[in-house]
Amino acid sequence: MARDPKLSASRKPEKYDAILRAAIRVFARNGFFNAKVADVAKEAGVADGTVYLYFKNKDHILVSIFEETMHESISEGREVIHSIDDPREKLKRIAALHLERMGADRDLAVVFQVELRSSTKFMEQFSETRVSEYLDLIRSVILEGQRAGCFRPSLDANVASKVFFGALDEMVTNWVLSRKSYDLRSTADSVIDLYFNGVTAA
Amino acid sequence: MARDPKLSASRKPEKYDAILRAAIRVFARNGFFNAKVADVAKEAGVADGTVYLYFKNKDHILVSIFEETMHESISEGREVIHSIDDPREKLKRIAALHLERMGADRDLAVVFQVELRSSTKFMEQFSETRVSEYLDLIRSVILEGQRAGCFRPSLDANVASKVFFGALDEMVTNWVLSRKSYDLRSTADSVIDLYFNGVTAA
Amino acid sequence: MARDPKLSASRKPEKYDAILRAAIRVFARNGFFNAKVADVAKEAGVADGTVYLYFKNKDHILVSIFEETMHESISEGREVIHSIDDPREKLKRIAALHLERMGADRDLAVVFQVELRSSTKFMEQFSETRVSEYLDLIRSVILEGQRAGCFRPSLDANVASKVFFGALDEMVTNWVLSRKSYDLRSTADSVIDLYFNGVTAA
Amino acid sequence: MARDPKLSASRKPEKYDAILRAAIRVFARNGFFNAKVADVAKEAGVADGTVYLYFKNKDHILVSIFEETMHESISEGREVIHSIDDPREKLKRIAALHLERMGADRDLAVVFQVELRSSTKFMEQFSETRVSEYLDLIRSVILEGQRAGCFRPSLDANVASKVFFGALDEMVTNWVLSRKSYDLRSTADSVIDLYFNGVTAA
DNA sequence: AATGAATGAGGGTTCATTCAT
DNA sequence: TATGAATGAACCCTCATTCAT
Repeated sequence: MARDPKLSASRKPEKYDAILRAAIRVFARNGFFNAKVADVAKEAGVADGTVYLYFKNKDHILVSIFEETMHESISEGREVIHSIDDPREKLKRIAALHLERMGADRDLAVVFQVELRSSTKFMEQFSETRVSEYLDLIRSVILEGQRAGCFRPSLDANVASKVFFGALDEMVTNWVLSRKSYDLRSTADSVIDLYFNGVTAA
Repeated sequence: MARDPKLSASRKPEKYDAILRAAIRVFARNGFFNAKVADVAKEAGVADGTVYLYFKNKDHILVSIFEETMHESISEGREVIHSIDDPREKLKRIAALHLERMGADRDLAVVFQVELRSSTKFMEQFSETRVSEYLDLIRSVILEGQRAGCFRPSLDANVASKVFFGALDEMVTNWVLSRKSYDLRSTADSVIDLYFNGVTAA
Repeated sequence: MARDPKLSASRKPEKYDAILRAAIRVFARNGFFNAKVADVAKEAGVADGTVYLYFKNKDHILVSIFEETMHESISEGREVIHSIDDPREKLKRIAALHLERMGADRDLAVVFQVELRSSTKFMEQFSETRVSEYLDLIRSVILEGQRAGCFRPSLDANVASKVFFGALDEMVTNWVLSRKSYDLRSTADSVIDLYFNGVTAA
Repeated sequence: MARDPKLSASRKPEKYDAILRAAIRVFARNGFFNAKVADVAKEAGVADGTVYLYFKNKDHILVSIFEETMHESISEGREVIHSIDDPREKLKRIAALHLERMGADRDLAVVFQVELRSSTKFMEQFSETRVSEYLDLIRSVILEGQRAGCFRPSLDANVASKVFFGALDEMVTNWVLSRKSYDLRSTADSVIDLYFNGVTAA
């Protein structure tokens, strides 16, 4: 039914999106705990009460931002895995997508790198599900690369996936918090080079 | 022996430490924003008002946890740099210390990995100062290694230091949020191996 | 009839008045500093938070009581000046109105004579504006009387207006603090006689 | 024993006076309710706890300021009454003393005109005792003047004493709250002229 | 007498959430 | 669906007072 599932975050009504986008801006600006639901409503151009027609409560807005974005990220990641053969290219593409996505929307990046880490309550909830999925996706590529002989078989794939994710994550966090303005995407090559070849000189 | 308790030991009065340690436990348990100052006071065994004799306000407790710990970390890091020659060994030691410190106190780790990221307000403040110092310390080792010929000179030392920190940081975050209980320190070798040699097979 | 309650009657919403009247009672009973906003809310039959929909803070409630009442007093005073010719009759009427207004609402009188004097912060603010207006009004009548030849031209009109106001003010304060119950209005004639003719025997 | 009882508010220990004088300054500066006992202690150069060795509580400091000053005022008033014959001169002298006393110590004047009016609780307590004594003293002079034939017998002596006090009181209050700096004492003549002869032209 | 660290009750204010319209 | 006035629970912080030294 939905014409194009990739574009239909809009199986959701128009105001759902408006509130979600407003929340990203407001949370990025004030921080989740300091942001008021009323601020989000005003930014979205709806009444306070309307927010509760689309979201169970304030927490749920944050969760939804996470879910929607991770849903896209993981979908894109899966596409990469299926459309590319070389495991090294897969990792390159995942890194590029990751940094592009965040680099394209600083507010979203702020919410992801800062606000979503706001409490163990959120974090545990997230790690359990979407983040694990994302890490699993990366690990599967590494394992595949090990089987294919292009990644060292001695590596702990579990650690390797976390290091990969941690490297990307730190790049984004630093970019978000940096006062300097630079292009996040263009750091992908350095990260990949380092990840592939290590720091050790030949 | 110590006439003035304020100057003894950690130079801070006994209750200052008690409140700080209590806060680490409480913030780890409930999250910073959900924790009540009254909870911290009760956990420390002092009256609510006493907290304000040692800390300007609730925020300042969190900041102090960060400052005190980073102060130690950076001091230790500096010692490492001066007491060891080989840049590779320096990084190994820094990684080990980092993971040991956090691995030894899960509550502290929770506060560092989760609560301290609670808002851009905190984060920006922190990145500007202590975190930058820590990253600078790592970068100086990498630059030293490049000059010494043991690290690839083509690497962007800036990116390399972030990737190193990001890898460690992600290891800690994962450990903190994991339901499984494992030894954080013992993951150091894998991280270092990966960081040094990359994922690429020979 | 009135479609918009905000524009009807006193132009202020119904609850604004309810809270203001409740505050007069509560402040008179407990004193401004000892009164709790919660007491005012309960007396007004609204929730605590509702008070803050109509008043910026506790101080502002007190200020509003003052402003609303002085607004009326000065308006009435101006009417008197325009509707009466004889300066002596004007002063008589002003005195009568002053004592009637306060004599008709002991709680309001208590707030005016006692609570509003609570701090230089309030007082300075008030003197600067409304009280000065009121004193100016009185002085203008005295000056007019001097020009008309019915008041002694040698008098300092400035002092004379303060003495007039001081006399009325003291009558009200004494009435408010007195344990005896008597009619405040009926003291107006004595005050006026004294003010007009002095104490000196012919 | 006390060498000179007039000067020995110092039958009281030295620190009693120091705290009282400090309190006058602090209450004048911050207002009674906003002033902290700790501020008073610091201004007096004693420890917080020491205040409670000399005063039962914070309220009692304010009461003591009032009592000490009124004690002097009434004593002086009594002396005037006994040392002067002419009732008109007596009133003149009382007015002069009143305005001189307050005009000589603006902080004291602030406390008297503003802070002491802070609550019905205080006011009722005061009116019952010292203020009534002071008003009685004035009334006795007026009655005496009426008997002596120099004041109009038709006047209500009760009202006349309040008007006299109110006139003086308002002069002081206005002086205290005025931004302009002028000599309070020198207004006494105008007030007395007005009080004696009224505003009515001959 | 003097200290000042410690206490803990108390209250102004905020804001997520509800519900009558 | 949409509104936004009303709610009231929750909490940080202050500061008068105490008491061990």
